[in-house]
Amino acid sequence: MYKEGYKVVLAVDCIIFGFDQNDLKLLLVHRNMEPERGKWSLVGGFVQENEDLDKAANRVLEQLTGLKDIYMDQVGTFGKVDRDPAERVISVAYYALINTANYNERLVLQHGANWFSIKALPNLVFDHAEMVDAAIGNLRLTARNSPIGFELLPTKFTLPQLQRLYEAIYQSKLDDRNFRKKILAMNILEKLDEKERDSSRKGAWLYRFDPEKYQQSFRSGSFTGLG
Amino acid sequence: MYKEGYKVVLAVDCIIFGFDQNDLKLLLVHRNMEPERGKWSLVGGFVQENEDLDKAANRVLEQLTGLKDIYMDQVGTFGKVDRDPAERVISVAYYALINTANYNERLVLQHGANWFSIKALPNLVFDHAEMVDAAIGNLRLTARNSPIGFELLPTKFTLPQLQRLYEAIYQSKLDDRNFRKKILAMNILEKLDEKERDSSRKGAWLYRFDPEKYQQSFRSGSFTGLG
DNA sequence: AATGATAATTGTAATTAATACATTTATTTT
DNA sequence: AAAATAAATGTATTAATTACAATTATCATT
Repeated sequence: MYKEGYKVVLAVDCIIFGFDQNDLKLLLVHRNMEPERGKWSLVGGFVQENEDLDKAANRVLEQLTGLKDIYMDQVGTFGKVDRDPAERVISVAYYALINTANYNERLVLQHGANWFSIKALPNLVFDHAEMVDAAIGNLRLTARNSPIGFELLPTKFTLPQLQRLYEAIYQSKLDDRNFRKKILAMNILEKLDEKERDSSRKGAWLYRFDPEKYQQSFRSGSFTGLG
Repeated sequence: MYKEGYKVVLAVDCIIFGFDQNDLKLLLVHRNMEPERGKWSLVGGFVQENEDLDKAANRVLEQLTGLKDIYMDQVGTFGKVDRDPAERVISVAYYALINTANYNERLVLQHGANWFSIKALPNLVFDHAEMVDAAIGNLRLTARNSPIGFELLPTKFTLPQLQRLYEAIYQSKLDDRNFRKKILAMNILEKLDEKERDSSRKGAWLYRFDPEKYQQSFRSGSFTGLG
């Protein structure tokens, strides 16, 4: 046992990204304990004895959405002395990308959770806004260095949808022709023989990610970047 | 006070990079407590009550090297249940870049610390090797997105020295002509009227970073990248 | 004084990637 | 039949990256 080791409460907070139509969204809950009970907050939880950090983040995500085995990335650790006025709590922030079609809506409603566009977030408790900013920064960096979308889009999607996703991540308009040229050149998409007809009269061709090629260019360094 | 909040010991570990001739080096110490006393280890310390995480990392760095106000970047937080066999300890890893000419050698020797080339690191305690790998990854990413060197090189340095630094970071040889073209195009260097004559008969011109221009291109997005 | 050795310095051409930009197409609605 | 809507498409320009080898300044040796 370490004599000098003063002990602290350890928490994880999850930044859960989803994509819906044109907006990158975040899943937020009403904080269910004092202080600041009832205010909007990231979903969080305390790390348990015998629980790895990553496990704790996954548990918190699963308790809220019912989703298991979602890849989560560590964003950073927030440990300012007074970040929580009740007691010293160190929080490790993680982010997840989820497909908004898949989560368990009953569970989410039960927690009083809500989706918010990152363009119009409410005030958040403590330093959660900082965590969100850091996570968005991480997501942009990841999206620049690896293809992204597999986690956020339905299995079948159109090129305009994918473009809207990148535009939502970078909050800027991309050129149609250049976007298509670049994304198709990556060779990670498979064109299907099927059109999506909800969003236009002409209809847009559906694509899906080729899982092998997608994984290959993911974190392989062979990615030039979009956005 | 949080009822569910089981408490843990919180530590910081520092990955201290220095550059010397041709090698990127790491400052390591003999661990001074059980378990694994005497083995090579990153410098670490426990976070104190009323001490911010960043402050703790800075304190640990200062206690070993005498250097104050060095910029440190969070690498990640390591929290596996059994990472430390004695007790559950969560450790936040930070990295620092220092100029090997400036640190307090007496202090360093007093702690039994030593510089090791990243090409030939000894076995490290616990998960410190993982921390080092993550830090090197972060450093490479940073060096790709921002100019680097101000912190690691002496005030006056030659272009071959700067090139050796990038080569040490990426562990790969760079082309002389392309390197010079690119680094000079960044417009962050000022050529001095002085030559360094130790390393060659011809002598190499000395340069220094223009602090304003350096800071400008640092984290400005206007940086194309090297290496 | 001449020669050899050493590392520093320099430029150009070819390739590849990024950007800017406007029209046509398929389809449904009126 | 005409209008409206969003999807799909190509080319030229510019900028960035890569590949590649000869010359220069100086010191040490003969």
